[in-house]
Amino acid sequence: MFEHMNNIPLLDHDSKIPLHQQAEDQLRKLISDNHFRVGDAFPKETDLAKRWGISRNTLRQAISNLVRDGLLERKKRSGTTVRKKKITTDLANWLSFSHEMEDKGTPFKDIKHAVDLMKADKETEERLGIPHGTKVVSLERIRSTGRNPMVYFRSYFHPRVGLTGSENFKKPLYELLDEEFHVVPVYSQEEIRAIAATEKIAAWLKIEPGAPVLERKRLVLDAGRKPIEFNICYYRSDAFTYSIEIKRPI
Amino acid sequence: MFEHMNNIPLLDHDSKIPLHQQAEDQLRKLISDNHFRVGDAFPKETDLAKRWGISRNTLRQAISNLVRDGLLERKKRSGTTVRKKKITTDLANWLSFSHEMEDKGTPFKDIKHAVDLMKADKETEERLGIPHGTKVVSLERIRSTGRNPMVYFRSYFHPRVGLTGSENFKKPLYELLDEEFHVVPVYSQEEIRAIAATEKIAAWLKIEPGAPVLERKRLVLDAGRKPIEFNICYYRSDAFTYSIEIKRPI
DNA sequence: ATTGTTCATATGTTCAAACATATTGAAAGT
DNA sequence: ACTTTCAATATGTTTGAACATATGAACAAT
Repeated sequence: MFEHMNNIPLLDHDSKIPLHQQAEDQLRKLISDNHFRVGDAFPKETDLAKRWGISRNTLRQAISNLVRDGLLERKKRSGTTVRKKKITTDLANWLSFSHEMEDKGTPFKDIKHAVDLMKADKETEERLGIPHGTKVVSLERIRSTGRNPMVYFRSYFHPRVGLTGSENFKKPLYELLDEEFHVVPVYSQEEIRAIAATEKIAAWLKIEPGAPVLERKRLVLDAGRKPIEFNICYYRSDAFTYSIEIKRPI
Repeated sequence: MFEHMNNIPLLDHDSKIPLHQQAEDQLRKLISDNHFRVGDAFPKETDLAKRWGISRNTLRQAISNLVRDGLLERKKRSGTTVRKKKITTDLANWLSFSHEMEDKGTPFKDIKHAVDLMKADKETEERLGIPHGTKVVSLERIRSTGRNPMVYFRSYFHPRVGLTGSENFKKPLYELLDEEFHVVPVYSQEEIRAIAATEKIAAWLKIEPGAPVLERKRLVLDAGRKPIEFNICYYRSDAFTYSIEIKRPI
C-alpha cells in the first residue's frame, strides 16, 4: 500500500470539471512536484480510486492520458511507475531554453547574457532570408551549472518580429513573442552535428580545443513558414545528451 | 445513418488482439485509405459499435486514441469527423535507413551487413524491457560512399516482434515489419550525443580515435508504447549532419 | 428578419462488475 | 544452487447501463 496516500489532495465531486480531468490534473501536478520519486511505486489503481471516491474506470481514463503523454509507465502486475525521462513532444516546451534544462534536475543559471543590435553574418542572412547588411537583434547566452559552463547559445531574430533589443529576455522567450508580438513558432528545423571544439568554443565552455562538442542549428518558423529566429547552440557533450521524442502522424 | 457501413470490415472476436485495438487499427486503415472524406461525417458511435458487435465504451476507447493522435475530431451532437491531415515530421520516411541517406545525393551501399541471434547487452535489455539473458535478433550494418565508411549501425529487435533472423533485410525495414509482422512504429525516442571515437568506432569508420562522432540511440515504439527496436548509430561527423523538422502540435 | 424556445440526438461522463493476462515472489522440487 | 511450479495480484479488457451536456434544427414569438 502506498504510504503517502493521505497527502494526496481530494477531488471536488460537485465541480463542473469532469472527475477524470480533475484526476489527470492532480496527477500531473503531483508528478511535476516530484511527489512520487522517479521509478518509484505509484499508488495502486484500486487504492487511488478509493481515495478519490471514483471508479477504477474513471481513474484509468486519467492515467491512460498520462501514459500516452509519457509521464507514467504501466506494467501488468508490477504496477504503475513514474517514467524516468519526461518527454518533450510539445514544441512550446521544447523551444524553451529554461525548460530544456530544468528536466535534468540541475539548476542552471546564465553566466553571460547579452542582447545586441548588430549586422547578421552571412549564414544568418541566408537562413532568415534577409538582405545583406540588415541589422538584427541578437541574444547571446552562456549557461552553467555551478562553475561549469554547459551551453553556449546565440540567437538572431528576424526584423519582421519587431524586437528592439530592450525587451526583458528573462521571461520565457516564446511567451514574450506570443504575448507582446503575436508571433507563434510552429516549425523548427534542426541540424545537429558533432564537431571538434574550436579555440573560441573551447574558451566559452572551458574545455580543451578539439574535444567533441554537439552543435545545433535551429531555424524557427511561424505557421506560414516565415522565419522567426535562427540560433546556434554548442553543448558540452561530455555532460549533455540531446533527447527528443517524435511521434508519427497517422 | 452512415451509408457505407456495409463496406466496413468486421472484427475478429476470437483474436488475441483486444477489440479496441482492432477497432483502432481498422479505423486508422480506413482513414488513411480515405474511406471517409476529410471533414465528412463519420459513422455514429452507436451504429459502428453495433456493426462491430462491441460495446460503445470499447469503441470509444479506440476513437479516443485517434482523436488524441489528431486524426479525428469529436463534437457533441454534430458527431465525429475526419481531421485535415497535419504535417509533422514524417517518421516513416525518417526511420528509413535508405531514405535517410538517399537525400544527400550520394549513393550509399552496405560494406557490412550481418544478422544475428544473440544475447542482448545490459543497456538493450533495459531499453527493450526484456529479462536478463533473452536472445534477440540483431542487425549490424556499415554503410559507405565509395571507400569511405560513413555510418555504423546496430539494431536489436524486441522478441515480441517475431523476427527469426532469416528475413530479407534488403527491403525497407519498416515495410517488412508492417507487412509481415503487423508491427507499426509510432514513437521514436532519440538521444544524440557528440563523443570522441573509441578504438572500435574509429576502426569501423576508418577515422582517428578521438575524432568527434555523432552517436544516436533510438528506441522505436508502437502505438501502445511497447518497444519494437533499439538501435545505436555512429555517424562520421565531418561529413554528416543530422537534420529534422518538428511541427508543433495543435 | 430576428430572436427565443424546445426537442431530439450524438457525444461526454461515470459506474460496478466480471473475467483475462502477465509477472512477481515464494514454495517446492531437482 | 538451480529450475519449476504455482498462487497472488496489479493492470488489461469488456460490458451494459444510466445520466449529463452541448447543439443542430424545427418551431414559435417578437
